[in-house]
Amino acid sequence: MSSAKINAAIDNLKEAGVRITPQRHAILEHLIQSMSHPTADEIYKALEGKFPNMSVATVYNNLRVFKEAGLVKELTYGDSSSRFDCVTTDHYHIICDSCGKIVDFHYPGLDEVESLAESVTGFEVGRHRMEIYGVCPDCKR
Amino acid sequence: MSSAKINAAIDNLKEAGVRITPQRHAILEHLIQSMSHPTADEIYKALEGKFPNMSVATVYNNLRVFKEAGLVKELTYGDSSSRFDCVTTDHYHIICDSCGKIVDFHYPGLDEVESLAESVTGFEVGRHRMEIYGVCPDCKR
DNA sequence: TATTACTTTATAATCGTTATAATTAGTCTA
DNA sequence: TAGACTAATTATAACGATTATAAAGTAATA
Ligand SMILES: [Mn+2]
Ligand SMILES: [Mn+2]
Ligand SMILES: [Zn+2]
Ligand SMILES: [Zn+2]
Repeated sequence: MSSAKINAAIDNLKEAGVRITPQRHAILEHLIQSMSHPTADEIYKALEGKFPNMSVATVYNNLRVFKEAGLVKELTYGDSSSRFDCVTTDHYHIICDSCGKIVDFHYPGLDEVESLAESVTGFEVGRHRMEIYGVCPDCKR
Repeated sequence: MSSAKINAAIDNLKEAGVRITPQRHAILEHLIQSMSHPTADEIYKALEGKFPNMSVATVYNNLRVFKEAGLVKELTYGDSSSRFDCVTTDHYHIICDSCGKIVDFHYPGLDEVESLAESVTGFEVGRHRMEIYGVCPDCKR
């Protein structure tokens, strides 16, 4: 049940001293219930029925607050706008070149790549990023 | 010798029916000789001594032309501007979180990840993207 | 209640990039 | 070589995503 996850997220914020405003609650709820990776603008549009006066800056501001609290991760892409993921456990994404759909995808450890890179380059490795691109089943038709 | 690479690139463009203008030659030369991954603006600034009237649009236009000819690859990042790589053979990058330095890094095939993703998600996989982030030797001090 | 800090809103600004239209420069043909 | 055609460059405006600013509203605190 996603309401449990919402409550957990809210408790998390409260402990960090973040006020739970109606806007914050709604943004968080939308993120968790949508089960997707929405953009700030998608969240903004999804909530404009309930909050006709909400500013898009509020969406951005609060996504930043949630990020700092470790509740969401930002997925950045070169061309278009960032997407936000409320699943913060490690996973990768596979993205459809045709329709843009993003699907979660679990794969254990690319630790090997990290350690090889470390020994070859002398960097102290902190993290990595990986995505796979292709055509989703729907778009293959 | 990088002049050989420049000549090869120019021949490549000529065969594709692309005119070699002084600006194009200079952008290409800078890309190849810099041995780095410059942004469009860095190229623009590097050439403003030689071409005081060159428009930044010319840099972008020609980087697109080179991309379409397969001579350069664009590296996109969420926050900041694209970088351009004239090494088009497969390789990954490791990026310093502290100074932004980008270092090439070779690693054979993440084919396994691709095929697993394919079988798990039903996507038809085309390509993937991976980068490693950390702190470079210079910044470790 | 008065004070204070935080939050939201509306709006302007910023940045990287692309579109537009006018000008310039190559290329081709007579 | 002149004239015609085409492509490339330039200057500038427009764009979209995001951030900054300042004013107004709201909640916590004393
Ligand atoms: Mn995800
Ligand atoms: Mn490279
Ligand atoms: Zn699709
Ligand atoms: Zn560094």
